[in-house]
Amino acid sequence: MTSVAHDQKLDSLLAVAARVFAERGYDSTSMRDLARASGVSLAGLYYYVQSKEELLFLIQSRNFEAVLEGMRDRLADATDPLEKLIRFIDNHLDYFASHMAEMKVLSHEAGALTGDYLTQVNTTKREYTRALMDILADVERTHGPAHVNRRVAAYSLFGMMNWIYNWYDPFGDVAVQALSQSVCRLFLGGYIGLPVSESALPRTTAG
Amino acid sequence: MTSVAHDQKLDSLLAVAARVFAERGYDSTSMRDLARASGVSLAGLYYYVQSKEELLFLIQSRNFEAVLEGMRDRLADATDPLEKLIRFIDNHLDYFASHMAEMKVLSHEAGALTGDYLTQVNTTKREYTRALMDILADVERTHGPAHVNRRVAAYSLFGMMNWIYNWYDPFGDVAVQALSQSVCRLFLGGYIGLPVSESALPRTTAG
DNA sequence: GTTCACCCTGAACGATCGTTCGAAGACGCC
DNA sequence: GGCGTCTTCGAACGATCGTTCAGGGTGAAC
Repeated sequence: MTSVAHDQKLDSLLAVAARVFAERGYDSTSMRDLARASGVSLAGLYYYVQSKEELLFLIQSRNFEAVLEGMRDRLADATDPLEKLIRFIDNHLDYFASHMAEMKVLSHEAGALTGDYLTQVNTTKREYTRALMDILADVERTHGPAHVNRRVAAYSLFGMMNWIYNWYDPFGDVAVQALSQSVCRLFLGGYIGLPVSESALPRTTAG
Repeated sequence: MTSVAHDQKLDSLLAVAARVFAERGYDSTSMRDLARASGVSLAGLYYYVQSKEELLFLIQSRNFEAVLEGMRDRLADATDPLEKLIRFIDNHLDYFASHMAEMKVLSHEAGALTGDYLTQVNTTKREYTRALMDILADVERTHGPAHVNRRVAAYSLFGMMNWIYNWYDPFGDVAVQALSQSVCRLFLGGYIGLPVSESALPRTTAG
């Protein structure tokens, strides 16, 4: 049925597709481009995938689920709402920086999916957004009233974090930890007027 | 040569194109789609425009120039660096909210241009980014050291502001002024730890 | 040695793409 | 009426798109 070799080949196809989609954009990437980039014949792609849109869907859903799962793991043993928020941001940027191509495709080609594909990804998106909103509500309970509307704050934070595919270079002179610290400081300082101390900021998370 | 009627027709074509590009995306919008949406024949479009890419270029460059010009106007009589920054944000969001389709095309289809078109828009983009960086440098001089790296802060602010095409509804329950105030509070609170007082925040700018 | 499921391919399908071309209305000016 | 310029159009061009299909290897199972 689903052999290991088959799954591995599909994974590598998804990796190639994510890279090309990120470079050229989903719509202007042809299946022939992907065939060339992956070394598989044009028809051979359709042995592993039903359609071009399924390729996009698999990239988006798998990586989004990974972000969601990573968040749940990191939040599992967090008690302080503020720490939860910091870990939420840290998880998001960590995954983003180590999967730039995939996350660019997830952020930038959100509107390219249709039908059930779109519905399913949107469900995950709603769940993820809800998780952040709940954390923000907790933060407000324990650290006084927020300075801005919660929904505006949530989407502003997503904007800060998801925009990085437009400028951030994970191999440049700003390390991921520094980026994460900066975003935490920026957001927390404005949201609840809290100067974030060094100790509270996220650090390198091994593994 | 360039009659008024001609220019007006081109303007309306650009408005239609911006709307459709924002809805369906540049790449998956066909010239036939634009012909249908504008009531002009397919061949008729090419009387006003040399190519599909020129349509995208005109939308991006004209609106970007408008944002740039609006910023220069609003900054002309500002002395305090903090006030400059607030006006910069206010101008950006004001224009964004009143030209959502055009600005979505500008933000989202930035990578769709090529050659000289791309070079020209990128020149404007660099100028605009430089303006913000200069303001931030001024703010740091007059309001103490920043809490985060200036370049990271600048792009985070652009992220907050440009991401709004993904969620913001200008006709919803969050007015543009409220949005602008929120972004100012969020950014300034985190950037220099300054709680922004009501009086310092932007208000409705008539005209 | 035959069978069979799995993996992959060249060639083609119909559809749609951006763009062009020659010509025909519209309209003021002589 | 005739002329020239500005607008607009139907029809077609070659290219490229996503997808399909019939078939050829391959290697383990019997």
